[in-house]
Amino acid sequence: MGRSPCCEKAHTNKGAWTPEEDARLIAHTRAHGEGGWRSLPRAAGLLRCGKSCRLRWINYLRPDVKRGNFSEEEDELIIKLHSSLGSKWSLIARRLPGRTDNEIKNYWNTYIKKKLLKRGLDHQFHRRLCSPHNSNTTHSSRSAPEHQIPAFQSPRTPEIADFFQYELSGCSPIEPAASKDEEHPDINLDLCISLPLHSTTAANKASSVDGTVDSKSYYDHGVCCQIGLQVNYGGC
DNA sequence: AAGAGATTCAACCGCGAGAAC
DNA sequence: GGTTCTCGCGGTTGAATCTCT
Repeated sequence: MGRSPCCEKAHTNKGAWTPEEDARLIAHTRAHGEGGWRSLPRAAGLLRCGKSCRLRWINYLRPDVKRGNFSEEEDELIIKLHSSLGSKWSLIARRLPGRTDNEIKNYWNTYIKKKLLKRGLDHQFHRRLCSPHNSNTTHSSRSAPEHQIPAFQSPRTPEIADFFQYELSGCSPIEPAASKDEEHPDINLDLCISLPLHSTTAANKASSVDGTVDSKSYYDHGVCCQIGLQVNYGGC
């Protein structure tokens, strides 16, 4: 048995969207609002899968989508957020107004990975590579054996304090690297989390059994878990 | 100028989670 | 409480474009 297909594949278009299809989707979404993706294609007269419509709207047609190059500040913010959240592109995108998860994911894979490697940092774990010839640390996630994955892989870390020490140094505790000032003396990357004083129950709810905190849970429960980041240039 | 290889990025796929029934 | 439906997410693909030789 299994899951029923999300749409009638035989009667759906695939591939690049035409201007006519875009216009239909925009008109329908303006008239009826976002959502109801499953029934939208038929209602809007589109021969598309509902998932395809949703993706097209969210990534390209939504009026608040920001197109164009990423700024240096956005670069640094993405790197920082990736180091704490991992490949949670949707969470990262929520902190970059106008950017979509797909766009950030593509940008990461095409540009930031290389940028980090240029700096001598592992793009996956944000730790300093031992040497440019150390193939272990440059393996992609597909080829890296489980036992080679360092302790800090997931955003959930056993010790919050250690987590932030790690974060601010930008490298593995075992293998201390130059301070951030040495690499980017003009950038002030101050990372802080502030928990709402009045939301202890929700905070408890969002804590896992072992006492670590799931940032997504905070977000989803409407609790304000703020990761504040300052990217300052010119010593401001 | 042309072909090959590399890069980019829009779109697709499969799965998990939560809601609805 | 179990099943089905819907949405959203992350990983992957492949056509288009760019760069190199």
